[in-house]
Amino acid sequence: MPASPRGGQPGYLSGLNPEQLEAVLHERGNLLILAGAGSGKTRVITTKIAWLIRERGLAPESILAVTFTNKAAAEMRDRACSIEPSCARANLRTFHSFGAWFLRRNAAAAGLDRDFTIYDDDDSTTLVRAAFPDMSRPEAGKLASAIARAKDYGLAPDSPELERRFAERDFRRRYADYESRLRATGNVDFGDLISLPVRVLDREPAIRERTHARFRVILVDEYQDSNVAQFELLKALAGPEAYVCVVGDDDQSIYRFRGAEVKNILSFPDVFPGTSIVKLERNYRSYQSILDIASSIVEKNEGRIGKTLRATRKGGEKPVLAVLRDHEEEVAYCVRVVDAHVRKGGSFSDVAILYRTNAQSLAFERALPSAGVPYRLVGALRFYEREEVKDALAILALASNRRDEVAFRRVANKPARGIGAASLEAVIGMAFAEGGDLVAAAANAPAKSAKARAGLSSFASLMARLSERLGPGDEPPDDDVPGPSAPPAMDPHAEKLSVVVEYAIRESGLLEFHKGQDEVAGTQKVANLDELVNAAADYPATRTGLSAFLEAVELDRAMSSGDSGQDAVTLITMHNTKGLEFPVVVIAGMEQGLFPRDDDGDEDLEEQRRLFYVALTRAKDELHITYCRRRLFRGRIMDYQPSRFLAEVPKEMLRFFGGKLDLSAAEAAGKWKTGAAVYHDDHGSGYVVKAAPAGEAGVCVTVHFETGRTLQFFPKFTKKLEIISD
DNA sequence: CAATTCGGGATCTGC
DNA sequence: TCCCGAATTG
Repeated sequence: MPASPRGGQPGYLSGLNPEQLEAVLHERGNLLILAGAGSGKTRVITTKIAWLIRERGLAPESILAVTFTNKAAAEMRDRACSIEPSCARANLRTFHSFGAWFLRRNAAAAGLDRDFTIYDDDDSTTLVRAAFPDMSRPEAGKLASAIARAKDYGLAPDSPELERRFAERDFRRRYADYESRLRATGNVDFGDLISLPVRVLDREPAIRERTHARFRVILVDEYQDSNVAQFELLKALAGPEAYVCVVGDDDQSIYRFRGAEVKNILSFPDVFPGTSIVKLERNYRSYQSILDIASSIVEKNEGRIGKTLRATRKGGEKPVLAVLRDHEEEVAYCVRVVDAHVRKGGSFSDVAILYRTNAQSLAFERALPSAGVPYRLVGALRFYEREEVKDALAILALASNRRDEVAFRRVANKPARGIGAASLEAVIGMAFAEGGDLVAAAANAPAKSAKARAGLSSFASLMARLSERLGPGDEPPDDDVPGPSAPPAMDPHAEKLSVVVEYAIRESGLLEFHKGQDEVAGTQKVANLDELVNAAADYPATRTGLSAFLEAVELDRAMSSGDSGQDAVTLITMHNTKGLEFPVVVIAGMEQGLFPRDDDGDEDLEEQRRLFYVALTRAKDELHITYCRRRLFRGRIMDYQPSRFLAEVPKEMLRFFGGKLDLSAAEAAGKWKTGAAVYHDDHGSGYVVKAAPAGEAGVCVTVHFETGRTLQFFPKFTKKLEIISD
């Protein structure tokens, strides 16, 4: 066992506060760490991993640590390795990357080919449309996301509970049809990366025991974002001897809309017996004046455990609420904040402008350059989602797996090869009848026209040449070296995959096609294709290399965009700021109807509050909140009332810029809580269904009465409606 | 089968 | 206002 300084603790433990130390040193039973924003949770997890290896002699391979984002996984890996280099051998991944690793390792048991590729939401929608040709694109998208949600809840097509949550007509049958179509491609969707491992672990005792024997310690970060399926995977992975430690903050759960269950964190101690709980409430990031505002917001939520953040940094000024005429003044105000900061010796990259919707970035993008403020836009249009990138990837995916119907549909006739809808369906139908090989079907299909025949055979020949360049399937990688989701070790003399990718893009005609698009529309498609080629340079030109490359691209979507590292202001949505911090933060667009939206229900409203809480707690030193009286919305100038969230902040916590704010309307909206019992002189008893600020009219309250009628009222103008109880 | 016009809808979005 | 998808037309 590694030595620690005599009579004391190892140096890397010094500097931890008592709660953090308790969390690191805890080792009996299981552990739930409730970690507030900025409380040093990543430090606790990484230190704990290093401590387990160094002081407890645990093999790095027996540790599994999962996060939700690649960024978080990379950071955890870096920080853990800087304390203890052998952490590189621990399994530190995202949930989905772990699922992919597990399924490739146990492909046969899962009924998959080991070269499977992963379908994203868009691909799932394509598959739905293939299964149900009569559906419109939006309908197919809705069904695809309902299916994804069902998988998030761990519900299979034969699950008895399916109807309880998914009331759509015929949902069970459609879900089942989608599943069989998906299985025929040999590929998986994102949900499968979680649910298939659960199934394998349940059904295969040998795999279950091997897995339990391997992972002695399982850690989960951002646990409040886990969904039911991930909870099931955690239970399936944890053997009787395993130590499970989860870290989360119920106040920062902002992904309910895609299946995240705060219940997972609340019921953790019941499911994992002997659980200790440690709360981290010391905040190392922000001044108390910022935390006070954040607390005043999140306190309004009912479904929470309850924590109080205390700042360790003393000082700091009161945050500013800027009341502005319109979105143009908002930009000008932000420029002033940036200038003032830079004049004090700060840099542009210290400042972040946060907003609710991506559309809001436009005003800033237009105005900041002329004001001499460089900016960096985060996460708007992602690299992998671009048309040209998806086209190129589809060719590669088909080369990797010739049963990939989605990829085939995408690129068989792109650029146009004279293969129309009829020919396409004929080829796919034939492939289905003969084991699924679409390339073989394309080569042999009895095409209707000579043109289609020629197109199909040239496409088939392209795929054949690509296959040849990739060579035969080589030996499976040694998966007992878990490593990061890194490229397989590469012989420096081996051909690089980038050569094959370049070949595919050129020979398929996609390069010419998109070059033409660039000239017509002034886009950057060819440059993006070049970037994709570069990204493939780290992989060998083999089937395994290709499959690893496709997985990395699919699972690490933050990939590239190029422009990092320069000194620029960050423009970012509130969702995207999770885990980040900035010395100076501006939260823009605090208008009712924009944030929160008027039609949000109660639970959505609580989630929006948590989102506001996340945004507020990104600020280290300086916080500005802006409200515009008027704003351009879909090309129209509209009047807006202040967000009801502003009324939830005690006024004395804020400095006002541009005049005091009349918050009476927003306050009134807060008073008429959804569900509150009311009495109306003419209509009798009822309850509030909805309360929304309504401009000059104050607040508009929708009431459902015992008589069965639902009516709207403006309390500002009627005295007949009164609140009986909340 | 490809090009053009027309109309509806428009949040956030991990992997 | 603007963008994407579907329908219509050549």
